[in-house]
Amino acid sequence: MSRKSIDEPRAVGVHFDGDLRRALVEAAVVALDDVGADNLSLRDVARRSGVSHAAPAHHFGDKAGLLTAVAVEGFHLFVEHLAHTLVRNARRDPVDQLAMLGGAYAEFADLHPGLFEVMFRPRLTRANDPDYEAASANAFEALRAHIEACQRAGWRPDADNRALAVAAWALAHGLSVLRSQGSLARHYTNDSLRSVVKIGATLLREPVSSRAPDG
Amino acid sequence: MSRKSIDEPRAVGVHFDGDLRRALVEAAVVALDDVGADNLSLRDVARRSGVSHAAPAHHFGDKAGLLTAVAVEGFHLFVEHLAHTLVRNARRDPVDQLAMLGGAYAEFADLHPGLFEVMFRPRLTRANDPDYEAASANAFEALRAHIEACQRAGWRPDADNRALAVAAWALAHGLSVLRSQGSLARHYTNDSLRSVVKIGATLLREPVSSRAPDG
DNA sequence: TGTACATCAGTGAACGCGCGTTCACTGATGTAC
DNA sequence: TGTACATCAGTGAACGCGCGTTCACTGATGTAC
Repeated sequence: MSRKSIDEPRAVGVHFDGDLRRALVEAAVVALDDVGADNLSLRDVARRSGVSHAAPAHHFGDKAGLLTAVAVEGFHLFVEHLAHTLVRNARRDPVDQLAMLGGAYAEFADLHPGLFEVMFRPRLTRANDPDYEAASANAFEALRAHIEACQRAGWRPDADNRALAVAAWALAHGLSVLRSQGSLARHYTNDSLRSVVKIGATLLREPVSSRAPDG
Repeated sequence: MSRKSIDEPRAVGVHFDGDLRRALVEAAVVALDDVGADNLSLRDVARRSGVSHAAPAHHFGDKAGLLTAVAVEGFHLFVEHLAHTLVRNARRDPVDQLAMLGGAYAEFADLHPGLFEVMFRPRLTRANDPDYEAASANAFEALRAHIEACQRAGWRPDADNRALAVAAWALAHGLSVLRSQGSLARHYTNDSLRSVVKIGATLLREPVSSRAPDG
């Protein structure tokens, strides 16, 4: 009996122990960072999860279904990552924190390049999926709210809140994408995270001189 | 004889009239914007050019070779597009022009979404190719030089020139990417080009209030 | 406690697909003599 | 003007590949009685 319980291979047809859906999503996250969004296949994910290649279809319908669940998970991890950054820097002033959020953004893209790609390429996913929409909106809202805090603290109080949020988002996103593709390093030797944060802060905070007369 | 010259189909084995290499690149540019970088195949490009599917290999070796040539062409078109923008706005002050360059950047991403993608995803190409490096460096240099002009005109004269260039680049790139993926529209209703330029200008130029005391 | 039945997660074989790449070839063109 | 030869762009058949999806199935589990 003991021998049997030790040697017994995973029996054919036996149900996956626990939550295969979750296991597949997690395997996909790992696979994405391994092989990149372009090379991810359902069959690879199934392989990594130790199930037959047809199993994912049961839970997600098709590839877009899996990627949608993956993107949702990605946004959760992402928001968590940003929140941790705020907690770690709770005593700083909001604009400093904003710069650090930018750094955390780029850091996340570093840690999870494939996942990051899936999150921000809605064509790979079912972009109308309510969970996806909620997760994505949740991330934006966190940023927007923080910008509001910055404005309350005196940073560009008269600018449109959402426009500022979009601008800050774009700045962080652009730095992250260019950095993770290696494009930044091509033209800017010091593309470390620290340096990138500093670059962002330049635009956020550097005092603006009076405009030169035109012509 | 006249009949013959009119009806004569492209004879088997006849050399392509003129420059097949160039024709293939141009077909690829069109195909990219049609089907996206992910779905581009050598066979499709060959089909569009009216040659056998093995023909591209002759000129580019492999897929990465074709995409590299495509990216180079993309950077040329890109720089041309930006230069036209400057010419059309020659009488404006440099910082206004900078904002318009940002708009032109996003506009290019709009016009050529697939091409844009290939240009900025060096993993698809042979990123060490000297032509690619030169074309990419040329684009960055144009931006950097314009930033220098802005600084000479009194805009953030004390900031590091390359850091400013990287920041402006990232801002424009982020806006363009998010917009072309449809992510921006998800959280910001008015994602027109004009609106995006304004958003960029917000960060570039909006006066900064004095910092609020911390806590 | 036992039986009959429904549910459903996962299997594994099979499908058709388009792809990138290889390769022996054809035939047009240019060059040397 | 004619002949022999080298070059080389493009052909078309063939290859092996991994893929997403479908589908009849198996067998474990839960439920009703």
